[in-house]
Amino acid sequence: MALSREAIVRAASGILDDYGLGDLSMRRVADALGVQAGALYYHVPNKQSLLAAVADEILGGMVAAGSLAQWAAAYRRALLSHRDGAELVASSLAMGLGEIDPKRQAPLPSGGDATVLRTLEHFILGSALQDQTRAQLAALGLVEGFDADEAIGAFEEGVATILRGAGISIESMA
Amino acid sequence: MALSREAIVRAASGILDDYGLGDLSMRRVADALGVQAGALYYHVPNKQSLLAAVADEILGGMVAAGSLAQWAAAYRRALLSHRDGAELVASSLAMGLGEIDPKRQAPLPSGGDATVLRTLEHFILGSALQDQTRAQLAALGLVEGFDADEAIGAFEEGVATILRGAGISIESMA
DNA sequence: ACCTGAACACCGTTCAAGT
DNA sequence: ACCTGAACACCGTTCAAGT
Repeated sequence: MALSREAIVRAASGILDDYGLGDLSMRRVADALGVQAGALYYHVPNKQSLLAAVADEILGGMVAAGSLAQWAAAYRRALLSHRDGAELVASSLAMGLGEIDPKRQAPLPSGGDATVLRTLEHFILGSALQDQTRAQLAALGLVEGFDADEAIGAFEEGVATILRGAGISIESMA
Repeated sequence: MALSREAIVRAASGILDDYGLGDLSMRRVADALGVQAGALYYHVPNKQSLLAAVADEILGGMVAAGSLAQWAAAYRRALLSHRDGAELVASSLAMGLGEIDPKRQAPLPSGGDATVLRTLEHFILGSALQDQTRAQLAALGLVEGFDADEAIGAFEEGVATILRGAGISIESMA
């Protein structure tokens, strides 16, 4: 099997899930593919763009939503579905790398102001960043008492607050 | 002048401002102090705790606020007042390192729900993370057209939306 | 065209040895 | 007690050389 960009992204994604962003190095990706690190640079310009491709894969797993509240929930789930996903996506989005912008799939009510999407997105990213870090620390026993249900509740309350403040009716979270 | 924890934190803070988080290494801090890298470990347990101390310094620069809207603005200003400050503080807070919690200084109206503080904080961190990254990329000419006033406007609108949604009256931003 | 091997300029952290 | 020097096990990236 010849090396390819897709294979490299897939291998990187696997290392992310198994070992985390801190251990996701070009050398480790190369090892997983049975190849020298330098070979990767024939298919990918640098590590940053590889990470952006992994971030795109994470965001590509978002399911379509019928309401803004559902969209927010799907966004959060996508971020939390891969180890360190929130951190990776937040940085990829901030740098403007990557092809996928979740705000484009958001079901903004007709006549709605698009600013609410940015407010929601910042809350979602900040919230997921915090929750994911804490959940991972708790899983390692380095901090006690992270309650996942409580985190979801606080998240939904935050989303509801923002939608209420923007004058958007809150549909069921189905 | 003998090496000390305070001197190390100060040197790290200077390197952060001058070269950014990516170039803030233990070896560089040691160089700035005219000392070997290993010497730092006599005063600081590891890099993570040094970064947390720098994050505390950043948050320590927050001015007192009379309203939640002012508190949010002061929080944002503190994050943006040092290079990569938002990224550094976000990760320090998520890991639960550091001594300073900005939410403790927040003037929550009597009878107000503390959940709004978490919602506000996540928005502030997510928003500052994005704005600071973009501003720094624009300063390097790697991206065009970052409008700082527009970013402030969007931030204040987001804060206003959250406060409105939480049923808190919005005082003047003085 | 695609990959290896080796190098360059770095990392965080540890630790014997010196003072 | 405090610091040096050197090492260990790594990094991202480049590039001549091979096929």
